[in-house]
Amino acid sequence: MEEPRKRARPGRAPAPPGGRTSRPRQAEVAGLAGVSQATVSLVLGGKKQGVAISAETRQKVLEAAHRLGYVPDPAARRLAAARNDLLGVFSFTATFPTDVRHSYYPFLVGVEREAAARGYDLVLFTGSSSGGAGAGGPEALSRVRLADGCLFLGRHVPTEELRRLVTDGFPVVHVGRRDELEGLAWVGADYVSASHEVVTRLAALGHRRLVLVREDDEAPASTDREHGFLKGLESAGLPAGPEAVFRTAAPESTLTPERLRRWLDEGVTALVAEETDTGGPWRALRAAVREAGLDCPGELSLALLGSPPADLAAEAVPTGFDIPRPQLGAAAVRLLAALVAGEDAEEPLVVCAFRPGATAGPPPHRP
Amino acid sequence: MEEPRKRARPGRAPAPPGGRTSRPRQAEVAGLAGVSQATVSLVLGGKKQGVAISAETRQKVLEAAHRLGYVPDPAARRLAAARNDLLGVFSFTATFPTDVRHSYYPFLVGVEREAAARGYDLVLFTGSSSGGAGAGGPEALSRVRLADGCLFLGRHVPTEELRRLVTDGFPVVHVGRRDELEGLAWVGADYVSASHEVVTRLAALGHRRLVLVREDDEAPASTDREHGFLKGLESAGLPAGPEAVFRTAAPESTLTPERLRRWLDEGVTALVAEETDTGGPWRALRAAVREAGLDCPGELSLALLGSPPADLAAEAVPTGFDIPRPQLGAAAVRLLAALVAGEDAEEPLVVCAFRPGATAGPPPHRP
DNA sequence: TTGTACGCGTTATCAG
DNA sequence: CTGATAACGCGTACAA
Repeated sequence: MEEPRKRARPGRAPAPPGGRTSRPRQAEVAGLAGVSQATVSLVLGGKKQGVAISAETRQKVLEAAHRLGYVPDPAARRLAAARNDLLGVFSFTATFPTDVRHSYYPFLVGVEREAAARGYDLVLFTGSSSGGAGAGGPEALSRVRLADGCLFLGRHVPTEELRRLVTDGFPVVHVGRRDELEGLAWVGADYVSASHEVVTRLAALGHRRLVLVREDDEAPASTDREHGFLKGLESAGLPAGPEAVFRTAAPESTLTPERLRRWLDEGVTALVAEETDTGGPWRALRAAVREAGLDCPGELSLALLGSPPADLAAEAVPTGFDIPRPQLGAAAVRLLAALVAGEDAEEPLVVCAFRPGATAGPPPHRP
Repeated sequence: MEEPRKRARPGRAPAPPGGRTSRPRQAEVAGLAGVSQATVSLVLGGKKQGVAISAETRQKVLEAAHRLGYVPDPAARRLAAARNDLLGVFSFTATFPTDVRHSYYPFLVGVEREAAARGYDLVLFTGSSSGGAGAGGPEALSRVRLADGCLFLGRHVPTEELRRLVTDGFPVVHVGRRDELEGLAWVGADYVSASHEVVTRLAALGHRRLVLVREDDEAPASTDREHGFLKGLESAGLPAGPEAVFRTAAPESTLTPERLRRWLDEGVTALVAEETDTGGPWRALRAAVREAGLDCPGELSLALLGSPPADLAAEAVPTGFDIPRPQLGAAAVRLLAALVAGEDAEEPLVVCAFRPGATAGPPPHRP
């Protein structure tokens, strides 16, 4: 007696309206190939070790799978304690922000390339929205467990939710240094070294008094830059007191042409801005220099610890460094892949290349 | 006698590396609350359907769930629900091209927003990927079956593979008109109407002889623009013969300043370029005008049927129309969601807004 | 070498 | 209103 191969689902939700044929399952492949479902699993699962399958059977299975367009169900794979070759990408803000100033795009370029190279597909968890799946509940982050592991972008990822994933042993990589959460893996740009080098270069040009302009928060990216900046000053034997750092919550209003002139009068010959999401400090700096009618780099050298905002791309290339965002993305994927495979973490810092630019030169001669 | 709550998994794969503690399951919540697992599912599932739960029981369950820190397993949930709330996005080229000229970004903005609003997550497939998951062969397209449905980007999606998906009843939406494949759902911009309107506006400015510069292929996006262009000429009572369309396979070599001058001599006062991936025609047009030393729009009006390439964004805004890419992405998701739900298709065309720009004005007086 | 039996954590039905 | 029970699709010891 043959069992009915395809009895109607007993008492379950009705088949999808529209008479759609459902995704083929291993059982159907098995039927078509004349083998058992387990055999199909063995063949398609690509398990190299131990079990051997006759070439003939394997061929039949592969053929049937192809004919049916079989593709494994990722949820079922996960559930069966296997892997589904899916890596998650979760950003608390939109992954594709409309505000292009602050875009993950270059980063995603690297993520996609590296993931593809390693045979992973990417799942974008739309966590930002207020819609159905992404509703703000504590379960919002939990959806990522569908994937083998997940990348987190942005500084606003809720710590508690993240901690839960980490303590559960779910492979997680945060993009950007994040030390407050014990055991959280992260990758980041080496802002310290890069900022250090910028100062070194400026010093080599002859600058003796530099000021760093930064926003007034405690983001790791900011403190790292300041740290590197100060270390750079020390290495060059330059004054690294508190007056070398200008903190402001509102660069555009406090960074006036007058402020600029005062610095010049005090002997400052180079100003260094940190990069932020909005490009605030750099924007303000450029504006102030313009208003003050100063020649850059003739009368004053400028440097930017990062890349300029997209809308300022047409201006003179700032001296500073480039964050290799694609490489950063690739590094994040490599680390995540390592975690998924149960391997150990690798170097989390990627180095930033110095960018000579055109906004810094020798300091002016001052009598 | 109590059953051992947590017997070691019988003969299964060793626990994930890192000795991770397994999360509580509904069964454990049930145990703590003194109810059955099914009851837990009912309470936590929030299904209002028919069944009512005593306030007391509900409370107990919620409390237990909270105490244990229960979070549902998305894999199990999606497996049981026979859907995974995943929409695929497949692009034959990289989804995040390094060549920014031709970028899906604005489109993805809309896709992400709409998908999030509807509770879908996104799976990114890369046709070009060479890794284990995405071997470049003809199987590449088959991977998308992992999702509930899939969006296809780019004109190079292989027809045969697509047909296979369509005939299998797998929900597919192609972005860009695509009529040669019976039954394939698509969304696209209404190039015909938009191009028509551009011509109408130029005619209203006083132009009487226009020429369309387009590439020499048969992409629907190109033929639609030509169609609208010609219809626009007819509506305005202007000559719409074959001399009104200039086809070129390599615009930069054939669109010479001399060609331009000849058109002017023939009485042409406005040139219209189609938008392409590379921006070729528009690029060539601008270059030729510059080389010819012509004043635009003083001596010659230009229009672009679409948006300028990113690297030309700094130049004068071209008269023409904007393709509302985010809306297009949103429309694609809406359509796909409808197909997944077994509903009927909606209007596939999104309208493009006219962009006045600065490259068109009244024609010069010619004696 | 291949088939059988079971479990992963949920959801949904049906009998108490 | 609640508790068994049967899938969902797949991976994997273990028996055949």
